[in-house]
Amino acid sequence: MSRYSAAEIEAKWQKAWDEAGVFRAERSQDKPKYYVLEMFPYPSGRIHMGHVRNYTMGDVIARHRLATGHNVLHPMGWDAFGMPAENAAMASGGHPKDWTYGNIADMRGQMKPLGLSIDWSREFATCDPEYYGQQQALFLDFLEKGLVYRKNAVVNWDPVDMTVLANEQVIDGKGWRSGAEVERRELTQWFFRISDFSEELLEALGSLDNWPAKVRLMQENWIGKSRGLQFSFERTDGGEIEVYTTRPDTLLGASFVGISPDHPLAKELAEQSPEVAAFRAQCAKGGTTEEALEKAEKLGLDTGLKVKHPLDPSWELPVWIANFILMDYGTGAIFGCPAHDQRDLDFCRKYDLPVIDTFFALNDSTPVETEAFVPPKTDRVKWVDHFTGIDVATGQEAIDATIDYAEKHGWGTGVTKYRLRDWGLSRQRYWGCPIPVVHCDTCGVVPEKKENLPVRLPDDVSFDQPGNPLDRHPTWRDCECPNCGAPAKRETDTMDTFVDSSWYFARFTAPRAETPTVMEDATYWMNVDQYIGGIEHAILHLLYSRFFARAMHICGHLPEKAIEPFDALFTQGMVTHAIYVTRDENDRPVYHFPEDVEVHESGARLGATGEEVEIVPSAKMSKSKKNVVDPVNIISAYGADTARWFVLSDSPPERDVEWTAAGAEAAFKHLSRVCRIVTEIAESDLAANPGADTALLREMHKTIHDVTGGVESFGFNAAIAKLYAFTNTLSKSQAGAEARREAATVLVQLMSPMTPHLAEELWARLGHEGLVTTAPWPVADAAMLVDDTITLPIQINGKRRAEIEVPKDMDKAEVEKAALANDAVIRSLDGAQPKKVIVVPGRIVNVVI
RNA sequence: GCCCGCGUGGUGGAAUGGUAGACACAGGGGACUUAAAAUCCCCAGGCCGAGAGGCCGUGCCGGUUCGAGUCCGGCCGCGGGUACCA
Repeated sequence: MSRYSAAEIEAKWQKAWDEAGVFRAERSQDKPKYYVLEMFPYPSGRIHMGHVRNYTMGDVIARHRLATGHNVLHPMGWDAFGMPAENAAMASGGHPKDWTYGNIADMRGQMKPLGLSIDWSREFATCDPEYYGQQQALFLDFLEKGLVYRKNAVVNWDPVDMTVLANEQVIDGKGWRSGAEVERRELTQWFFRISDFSEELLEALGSLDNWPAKVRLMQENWIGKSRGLQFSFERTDGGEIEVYTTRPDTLLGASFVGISPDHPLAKELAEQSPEVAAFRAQCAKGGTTEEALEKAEKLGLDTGLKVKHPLDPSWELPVWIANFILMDYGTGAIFGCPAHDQRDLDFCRKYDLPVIDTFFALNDSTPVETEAFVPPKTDRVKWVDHFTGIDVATGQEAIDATIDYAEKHGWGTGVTKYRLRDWGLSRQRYWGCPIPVVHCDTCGVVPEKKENLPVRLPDDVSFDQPGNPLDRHPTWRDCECPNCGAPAKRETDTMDTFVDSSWYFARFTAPRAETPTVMEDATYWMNVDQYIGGIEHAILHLLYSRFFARAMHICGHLPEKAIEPFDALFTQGMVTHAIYVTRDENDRPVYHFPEDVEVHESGARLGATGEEVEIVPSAKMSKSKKNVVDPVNIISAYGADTARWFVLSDSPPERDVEWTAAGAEAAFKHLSRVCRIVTEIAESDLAANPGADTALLREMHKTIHDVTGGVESFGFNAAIAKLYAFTNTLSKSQAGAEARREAATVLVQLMSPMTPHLAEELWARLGHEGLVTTAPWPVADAAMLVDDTITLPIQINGKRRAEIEVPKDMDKAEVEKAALANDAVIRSLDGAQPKKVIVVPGRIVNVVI
């Protein structure tokens, strides 16, 4: 019986694992613990290839650790709050809760057949009251420790729908439903004091050795530490304007002072001047994203005010309001230095302000026209300056000298600032964790009592009109003030869903506890030894989680060692796919699933209507763009092992892949072949042709070495290539039955993290006891990894001309002699005398002529 | 705009600074078969050459090095993030 029947095999072994309880994680001092976690999914409705890729990778790691004797925790849950559930409710009238739990059931049903080594007993969804109630408890603890506060913040406001919009709901500056031009508006919001941890979060990046360098760099830039000069310009009419600059060395090039439209001075001026008020309103148009703000056309308005230059009080600069100055960074005011800042230059050219070049590059001094010269901090530049005495300096020396000068003369201070802003967590939406506070007319904002948690979301809500249904619920807001007992109103804002995902990894260590965590469990299981997820989470999710771990430690919910919760991080590339778009009558995009589109050489059309479809090349799979591919077809056609093998073999895990199913069938054929070869070996008569075979066993040990290394370093595709090669060797080998049986056993073991069901089946057919899942991982014999002779390529001037076979430990002089004696080398040299011969032992010979 | 990546045959990709293209997919040829499926064997970066062999070749331009896909500088293209998508 060598037929490969995936469906039968997979059901059989999943049942066996289940019955043996091999994936149930319990604290134990017998073995080292290992916590492997993949970023949990948003329950969008169907799993897609990105999920299969992510969870298969994590599963390979988990199963390999199981086989190397670890006590493995490998849990799964659902990041279940969020906007799509409300959108679905608006679109089709259901309830976000039903939609979400329905999706979870569907996706769990699609994931289980993959045979993942997950401890399903720990599963939870963040929208479970048992979870979000504990999150509310955390919020109250944070509040008590001063880690949360309220202040005003800007949101996208849709003036037609009278509702706050997410950035995603603002398309080209317009509301996605109303089409109205979006305005920026201030609301009072809750904030986490993450910026208090800027230095610590930056500093600790240095200790995250097992994180990708690119992620650490992105976080470093995001935190954005800078040292600069803070000082005030004195206004000629009294008062002052405080500015912050990282390039005080360009101060002599100042040609204006700019303030943000949201600067208190701009607001003050707007009260008297209709012109300023109108300008502020103009600047308030469009979305709040940094991208939108940066790319917006530069707009400015001269306030008519003047300020004195700090280095020369007779020098007056005009004060402009400019839309590209952000109130959130620095002081909300800058001095404009057009010669040395491109944005300032564009602004000054537009409004005809002077351009003063204060630098000349030492070797090259073209005057600034339309391209600003940004003085490099490291290059030496001539600095035209009359007051600090610096003539030629590096940019950094000039910066430091200017700060010193300002401090000495008492008009400015060197200040360290961070770009990182506090984390606004308030959302004016229903489907999120309610913020557990109460607004009382006499007591103000009062935290809810812990014994009243969870503050549950009401079920009776409707989505037939825009806005937050909690706001218009007839009774939900009504409550007693926890402080004075008088009638009061609940907060109707809910929490950002990033809060939910900032501590779920800790909750998995004690998922049913009556407190957010249990110290004993957290101390045993934390940290996450290997965290795996998409590179798109490189900044926000990972930074927020790092902050949360610190905050939870401060509140006694995590041990100190867990303040960096993820020991090792692997960021997988995304699975991408083309997006298919048509336009509605208002020219707004309508997205289509790949299966609804027929793609021809001449273009693409909708299958149903024949309407022409625009193809947007490739982007990460996302439900909202409908460019998702359902793996269920592959699983039902070929089985889970084929799907797993294929996603692992197809591409390096860190790289993005454009999804294509070509090759899935080949993966199935290969697994069938392995099944056939191993079964034949299992059924062969051991006595008929016993005996070992060194060549096969050498190959086997090399394969153990390479595959183990590949699995441990996320080189899955290369590991699989080795397994292909080893399978070819095994199938052709004329070795004795004993050696073939040993090789087949090792092949099965090495494949088991990737194709666990087939591996179990073949393990059993080979007559081994127990489960391959828990059998000890094979160990390579170092003595078998080295060959007696090696092939050395010989280069002449860096071009390969020949190769020679030499004993592995032949010394350099001998190798050189052998190389120069080679016929092909002699021919290539054509009588020329080598100037130098470079012998890299075991690697290469290069003859230089 | 800004920050971070990525770019290698027809395709997915391999390659501690050391033989570029492992291992596959698609393709071509062959064996087996009445035929097909399945399986097995062989070929295969481009150009020139009968062959031996030669030249070119890892997005583009330049640099470091005995030697560069790999390191450095500058471009181009694509992707991710850009604080309310998750």
